[in-house]
Amino acid sequence: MAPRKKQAIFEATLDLVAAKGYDGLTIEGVADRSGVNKTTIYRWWPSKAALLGAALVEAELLEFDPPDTGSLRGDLTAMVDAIAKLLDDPPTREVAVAALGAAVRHPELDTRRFFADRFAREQEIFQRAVRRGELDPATDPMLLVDLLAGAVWIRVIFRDLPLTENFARDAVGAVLDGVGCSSAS
Amino acid sequence: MAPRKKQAIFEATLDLVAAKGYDGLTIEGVADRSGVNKTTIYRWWPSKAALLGAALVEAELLEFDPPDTGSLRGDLTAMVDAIAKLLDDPPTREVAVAALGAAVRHPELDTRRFFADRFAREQEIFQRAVRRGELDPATDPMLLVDLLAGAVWIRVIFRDLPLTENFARDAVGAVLDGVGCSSAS
Amino acid sequence: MAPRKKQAIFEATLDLVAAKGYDGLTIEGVADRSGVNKTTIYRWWPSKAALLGAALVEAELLEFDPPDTGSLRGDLTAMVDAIAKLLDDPPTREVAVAALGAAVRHPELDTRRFFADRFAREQEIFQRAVRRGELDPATDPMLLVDLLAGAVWIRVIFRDLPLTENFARDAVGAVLDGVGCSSAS
Amino acid sequence: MAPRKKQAIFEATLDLVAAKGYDGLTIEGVADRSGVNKTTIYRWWPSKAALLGAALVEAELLEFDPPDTGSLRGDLTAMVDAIAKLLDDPPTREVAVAALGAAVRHPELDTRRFFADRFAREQEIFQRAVRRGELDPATDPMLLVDLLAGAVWIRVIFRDLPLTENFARDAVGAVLDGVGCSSAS
DNA sequence: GAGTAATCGAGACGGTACGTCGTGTCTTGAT
DNA sequence: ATCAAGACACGACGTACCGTCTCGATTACTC
Repeated sequence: MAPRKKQAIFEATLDLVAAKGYDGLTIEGVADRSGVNKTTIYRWWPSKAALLGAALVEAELLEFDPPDTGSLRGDLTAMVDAIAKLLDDPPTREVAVAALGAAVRHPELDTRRFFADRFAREQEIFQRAVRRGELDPATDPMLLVDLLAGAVWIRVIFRDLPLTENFARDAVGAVLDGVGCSSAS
Repeated sequence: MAPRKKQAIFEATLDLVAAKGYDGLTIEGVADRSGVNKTTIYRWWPSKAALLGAALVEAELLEFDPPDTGSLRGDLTAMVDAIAKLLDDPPTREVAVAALGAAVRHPELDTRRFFADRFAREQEIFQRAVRRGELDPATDPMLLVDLLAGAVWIRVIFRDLPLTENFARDAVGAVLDGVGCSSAS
Repeated sequence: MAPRKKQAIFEATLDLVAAKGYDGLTIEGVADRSGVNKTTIYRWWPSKAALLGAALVEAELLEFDPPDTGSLRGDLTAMVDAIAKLLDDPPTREVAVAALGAAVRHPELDTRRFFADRFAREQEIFQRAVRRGELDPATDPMLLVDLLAGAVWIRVIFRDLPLTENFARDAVGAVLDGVGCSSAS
Repeated sequence: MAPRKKQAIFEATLDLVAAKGYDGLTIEGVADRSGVNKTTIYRWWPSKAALLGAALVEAELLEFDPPDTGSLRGDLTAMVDAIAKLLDDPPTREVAVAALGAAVRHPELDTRRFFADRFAREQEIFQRAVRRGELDPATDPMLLVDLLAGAVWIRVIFRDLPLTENFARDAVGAVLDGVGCSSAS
């Protein structure tokens, strides 16, 4: 179910993708760097995308510990900061972007896995908030997460703009309090 | 400043990217399909990403007319729906995803251009809202756009989930009114 | 001294070589077809050529019964016809050609074995002819065999030409009677 | 109709086939040795066999000048000696054997070409002999050639035996004078 | 009938070469 | 000035077999 040098292969995969991006990631390169033969990699993963997917799932690189600051606002802010950090630091940024590229372009790759996994763990934040009475149980937590995470992706990756110091605070403020639109229905 | 068959080249580029994704888009394929020699393409665009970028800028495919419904809420909802439609329809979805892939992986490509262009036109919505007194002039409009647009991307592309019927309404509601957090600062 | 499924292996070997030629013969293919593991074959024969060699030696396919027609001329004609038949019929032709290819290209394979074996049995023909007084005992029988067998190979395999009806008769006539050269020494 | 470094490619091909036999001849090896890229070779020849075939046709290696000694017997003896020399000398032997292997195993390769070409030039010998009155015009010259050439191949290559000193004389004697069979029809 | 070889199947592995595709460069000659 | 045509070096692709290796599982002979 796994090649003998799985760890070396995954490390090489992530190193290369971090260094050269998704296009610069080649099976041959991974084989070279991990001291394994090309055919061994093909024996276990059918494509570059699948290999990267497997490496990401096993990697602690994209791991995520849901913050627990005592308040929903604090937790969400911490979450936004964590995503921002992930997408700002060169090594993880490249990996995250590559993951996106791979996921988006290869339907055979279960792109949902990354996000579903992560979202499952984020649920805690909202469960605690509901328990504390901070959040209406009817609220859809995924909407909040998507609004916030999406904003970071758009700003940092799509727009390639740096985040302002209080981006996290403002964004969380917007989704929790609204921006104050006079025509509230 | 432009090859003689520019239109044919751009059409071929977008057709191919829609049909086979970013990876399936090749310079040779474009040359074939547009009846142009490979060298001609290289003479004008340095890379696949640059070609795609140019094609996208000229294309009406991703064009965008800022909605004017009379209210900020209505305009934003329409905007979210427009983005959702773009990312849901097979032809434009593929192109958008490819554009993302290209932008994200090629720093030489001015990814900001797409989004800056678009955002410039979205500004109208907020200017009108401010004029109507619906929106605090101090509000950062880009934050609103990023929250909403990001949520659609995350949900549709990253998570590969269909949008619910009232996604646009709920999302706009959240950013305008907040979700009702008891610990509002 | 021999694997348990030797017969199945040899059959598979000859089937494959007949069907796909020497290059199309692979150890893995033989293993598959004979229901044996690849390692088992390697345990017993060091190479494709050795395996084919062993299969040929054991096979009745290339077997040969020296004809006995009562006259040297008749025997030789029958021998030529037998060789011609071997090299003309699709199944044995392929095998013979493959054997040649293998033998010729693998010194470790005792190519002499096939021909020495065969020649030993052909000796009978000449011994009988000498006993009958048809043939000068000083004549080198191997020369006769080589002239005749070689002519068939050249014509059928090298030149890829069909044999004429009376090729055997003419060839035997030539070596027994000469072609009538006025300058006989 | 021909790559720019055709000569280098052919040289490398023949060198390699002489050094390592037909199986040791690889397209990649030829590419390396001739300073050409692998794809260039594939552009011009569809297979190893085709490449070798082309190299042989252009090579002077297997070239042949029909001898003219003044008598048919002398010419034929010289021809046999020439073939023997070709098949005995290590460099040409390997090439000849490889050519045989290639020709024999690849129907797409026009094996007849080598032999037909050669035979066309051998015709001279017989035309002269007929003019001199040495040879019955009704005699089939191809039969003589095949008998003699075949005998050399069988003895030297198939049997892997060295030729005796007077092999050529004896063989020519046999086909011209017959071996003296008492039952001559 | 148990014990001990010999034999085998399964399958991972490093490796070589395959034949193909696309890249981006170059030159030549036509328009 | 722009282009088509096309040869080319190059890098990587994904595949097929090679021959080797370990590990248990079967045989099948021997005592």
